[in-house]
Amino acid sequence: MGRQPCCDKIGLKRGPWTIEEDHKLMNFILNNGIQCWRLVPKLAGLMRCGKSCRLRWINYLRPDLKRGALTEAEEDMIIKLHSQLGNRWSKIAGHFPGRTDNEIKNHWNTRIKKKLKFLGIDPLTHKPIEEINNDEIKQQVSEEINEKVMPEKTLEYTQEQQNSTSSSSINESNLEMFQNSHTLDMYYPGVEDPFQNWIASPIHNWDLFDYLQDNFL
DNA sequence: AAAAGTCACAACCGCCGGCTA
DNA sequence: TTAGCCGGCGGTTGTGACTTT
Repeated sequence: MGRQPCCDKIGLKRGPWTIEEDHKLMNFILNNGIQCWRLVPKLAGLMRCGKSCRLRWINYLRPDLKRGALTEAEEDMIIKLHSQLGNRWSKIAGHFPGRTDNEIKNHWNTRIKKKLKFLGIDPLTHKPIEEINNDEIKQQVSEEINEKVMPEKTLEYTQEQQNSTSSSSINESNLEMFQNSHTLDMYYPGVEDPFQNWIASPIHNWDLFDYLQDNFL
């Protein structure tokens, strides 16, 4: 017969992790390391399944995680790697020490896909959308991006679009517009430094690790 | 001021290949 | 040999924060 199941799922806690659970998991792993995820929750005193503990550690608690928004250079690298590897997020994440596959996947789905569509590039094939020859969809995408991602540019772009006669000039103007406005402020308007805000939040305070070492280790 | 809509991301689900009892 | 677990992966969903109406 095979091994024992990793968890029976009965009576196990689900949903967002509490600070107390994070403390327990961190404390256990930093003291004992990881031998078997199935045993981690039991030994750490957590009502979670091993899989959930593994995910929490890898995506959130690992001390070597790189925090903060992905840079433009990182985004460009992700796009390049995605064109070669497709949706192999773990392979892509392997090129970014301290970044997780989940983080890169989320960033792709929420930001980069929109960025590529805005530039007239199909995020699946990495080919120009005009090659797909569907101007109607392209029009919808441009409108959607202007409204949702760059609302301050909507009027300006609409006027440009009306003046434009060639479909390729839409992409060129998009590219220029994007290059001129692609700053952190575009995504986090009014926030001086979202990374610093994130660090300063009580849940994400990395003084926690010093605290843990001082008080638990 | 409150309801509705939107967004970002943490967490879960289910599948797969490799491993093991 | 093989049934079934483990760890890893990618897709999807849930939820809290924020924005718009």
